Amino acid sequence: MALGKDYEQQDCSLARTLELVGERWTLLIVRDAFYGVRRYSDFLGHLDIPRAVLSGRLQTLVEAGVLDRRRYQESPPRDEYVLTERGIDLWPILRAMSRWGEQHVQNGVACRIYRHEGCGGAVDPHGVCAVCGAPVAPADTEVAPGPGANLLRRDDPVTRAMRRPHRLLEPLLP
Amino acid sequence: MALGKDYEQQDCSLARTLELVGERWTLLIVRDAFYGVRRYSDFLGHLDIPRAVLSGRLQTLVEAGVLDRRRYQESPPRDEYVLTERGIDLWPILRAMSRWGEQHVQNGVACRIYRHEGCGGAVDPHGVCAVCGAPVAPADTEVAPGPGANLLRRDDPVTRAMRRPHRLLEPLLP
DNA sequence: CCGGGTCGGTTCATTCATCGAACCAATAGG
DNA sequence: CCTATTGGTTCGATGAATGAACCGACCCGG
Repeated sequence: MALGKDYEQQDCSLARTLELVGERWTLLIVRDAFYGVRRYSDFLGHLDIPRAVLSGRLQTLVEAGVLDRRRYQESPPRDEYVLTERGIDLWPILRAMSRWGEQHVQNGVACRIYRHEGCGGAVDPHGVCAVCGAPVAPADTEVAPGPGANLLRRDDPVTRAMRRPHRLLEPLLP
Repeated sequence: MALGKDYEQQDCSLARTLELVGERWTLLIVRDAFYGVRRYSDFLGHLDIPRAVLSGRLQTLVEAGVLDRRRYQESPPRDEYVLTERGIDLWPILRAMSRWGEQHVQNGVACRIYRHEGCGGAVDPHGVCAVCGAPVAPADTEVAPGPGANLLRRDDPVTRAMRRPHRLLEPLLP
């Protein structure tokens, strides 16, 4: 995008957040991380993002403490990018944005629905379970395709895996 | 930013929202509109944004139905930009982002606080009043500088007006 | 040990967006 | 007539995004 710059020191907190996650692609990368995407090649294949941009964004997010980069096998050495607690706290932002798009761009048709794992209740936009009334953490949330899902639009491993219900933050691919 | 492009047709609603409000500066413009900024020159003076970018963004937001451009005097002809209902629905996104920055960049120190006009209770991140428990619409919310406010950083009409408590959406300047 | 393939990058030339200063038109006020 | 204000547009310079090519480390099969 877009920022990373000073962004005028005004509305402290909003501007500070935008400097970190306001750049083009960044929030889509974070969203994929919630879906359980962890590897460079999977982000790449799912987002159609230039490699240089992906590398840069991942590095920025790691430096900001939103993602943790960790080695998951030694030979050949392979790292994966996993959301930290700080990254998981971005969930309300993603939910608020999805909801707005759903209401105002897609005429109220959801392309993904979120359920409270176990209890099975729908999770409302504030993250509260409609059945048991408890706030639902991302880790206890199940995503599934909704009525507006366009299942044919893309065909990559991540898209295919997302056709089945899946718990947030769990690794999506082997 | 950043977008405006196709943005891969994947996560329908999030990507659609980002295409509209994900570009650099856009969300800061919308935030200012919530604060009651309505005129071109006030946005300009407060944000330190290039004029061409401001013109472009305002036009995009009007076309998207987020802002309404309306004539408020005939001679000389002057227009103001006011949030529509669709624009007001962006408030949860701004609140979620401010909150994240407050918690994770500013160590929990708020630079602005929000109160339920009338009842006076603090408004929590979900938009619920801590005193009366009711959901608080932006129009019933009062903004005031918080403990982390840096009142000296800038000096323009908007910044000066924001030093006093003010109701959201009400015109900030004469 | 050689050849081919995969993964996770970097490099680089082109294109596009942002920046900031200058310019401009309409109008008001003196 | 002269000057100031508002709300823009235009334009050259800079910086970021794009996409294709390249690369090094390592695995596997033969």
